[in-house]
Amino acid sequence: MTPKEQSRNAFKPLYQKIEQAITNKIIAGEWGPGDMLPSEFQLADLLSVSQGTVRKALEALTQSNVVYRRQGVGTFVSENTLKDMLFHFFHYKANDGVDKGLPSAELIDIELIDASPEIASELELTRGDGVIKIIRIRKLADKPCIAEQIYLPQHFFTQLDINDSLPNSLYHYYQESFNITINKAADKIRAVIANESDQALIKVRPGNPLLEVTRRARALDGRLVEYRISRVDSEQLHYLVDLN
Amino acid sequence: MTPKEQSRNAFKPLYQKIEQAITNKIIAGEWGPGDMLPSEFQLADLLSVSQGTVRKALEALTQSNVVYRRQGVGTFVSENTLKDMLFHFFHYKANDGVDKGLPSAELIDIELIDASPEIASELELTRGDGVIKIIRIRKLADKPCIAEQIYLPQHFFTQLDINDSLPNSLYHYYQESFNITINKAADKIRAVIANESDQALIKVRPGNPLLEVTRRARALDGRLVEYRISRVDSEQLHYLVDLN
DNA sequence: CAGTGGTCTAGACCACGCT
DNA sequence: GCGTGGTCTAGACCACTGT
Repeated sequence: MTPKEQSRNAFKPLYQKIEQAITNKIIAGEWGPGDMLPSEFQLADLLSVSQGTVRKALEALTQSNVVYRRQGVGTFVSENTLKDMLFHFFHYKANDGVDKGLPSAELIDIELIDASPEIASELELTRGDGVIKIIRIRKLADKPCIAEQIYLPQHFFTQLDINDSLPNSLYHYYQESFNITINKAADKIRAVIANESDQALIKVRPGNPLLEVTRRARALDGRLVEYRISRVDSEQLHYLVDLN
Repeated sequence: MTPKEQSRNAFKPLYQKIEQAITNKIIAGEWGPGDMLPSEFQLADLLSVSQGTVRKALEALTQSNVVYRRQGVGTFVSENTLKDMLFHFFHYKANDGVDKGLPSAELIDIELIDASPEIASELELTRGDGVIKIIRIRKLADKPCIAEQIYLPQHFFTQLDINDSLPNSLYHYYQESFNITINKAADKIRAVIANESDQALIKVRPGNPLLEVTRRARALDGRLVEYRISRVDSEQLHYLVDLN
């Protein structure tokens, strides 16, 4: 590679470096979830660039949901609030069209296990690494509709007590208790047939069709933090995707 | 509503008006799919605003996939090309992880029908309006994997000849032959059990689980142009969603 | 090398929310 | 009224592409 090609490839706009610098400060905890960032001009002074460049970085961070901005108020580090989670990470809607919000969660089981080959692969761990396995169900108006298996690398959640109860919104809990902010995820959606386990958990008849949604979720810093399998009663809920 | 409140609510940034103005020119056909738009400075002169404002409008139009920009070359009206369609409107992936591209389509039936209550409702038509119904299947390496029912308001496709053959990518065809550019869509995903029709079309055993994806697609100008039901062999394909 | 989009800066002014 | 983000402008310069 010639020097010219190097400099071509090495070019990175200033606003992207600023974006990374701000992200790093958030990851480092300099500004926590919900905290207000310095104003555009203060950040510009702090980082020795113009206000316009800071603005472009903050627009990008708003886009990727790292911060949010309110005119007349300020720029804040995003939180995994319930409202935000519904919008970004919960795309199930009732088939009848009535919005019932986030179904309530009920813990069935939680235990520390050794990663099976499948789980290790999905979480990019080594077989046998410690993994926290959570089984719970979600109910809509007392009727079970989703069975969730959730796998967490034990490494990131060393403080988690197996005997504690869990809140309805885990992502908020990860953030509050473990300083892990879920920021990106990928869902794979398949159709499956309900088995005996599904029957026991969410009272669907074996043979009924279910959506199986497997999710790999990443934290702000890009670390793979959660693997989740949701089995969803298709007679109650569907998965909605907006494309453009 | 007081005058003050009126003026508050009436405020609309200049760049949004510019965005709309450019969109309107594209809808009107002043610039067609693939055409190069005037440069930022030319547009600024044309619309009597600064280059920076034009830039902001074009950035928004890039975001919503109305235009695309290539540094050093120009700004172009987006086309429903195969590559673009795969990226924006085809989110099925092979379960084995191997990317096989867009499965080839095979026409089974095409006819002009009167809208049933369900179809009329989904396409926001009146019961009995003329609707073109297309049935086709998609194959991956000669193996059927998706059965598609497609419903088009006859009104938008008056030139369509029932006896013509159809290309693999309908969206490109809508654009080329009917000046209809698909720009937005919403997919509803459910799990269903294969029936006799599915068995006949895509050779799955009755009782097997399928994904049923119903899509309502809109043109650039916001008109509802297509209602599509895809029944997908879940043993071959899954639906992938990226969240952030 | 000419022409295009992309970056960066500086400054003025507007809209908004809070107090 | 003050401080914040949002809009709009003007201008300089950089990076990329095609001829």
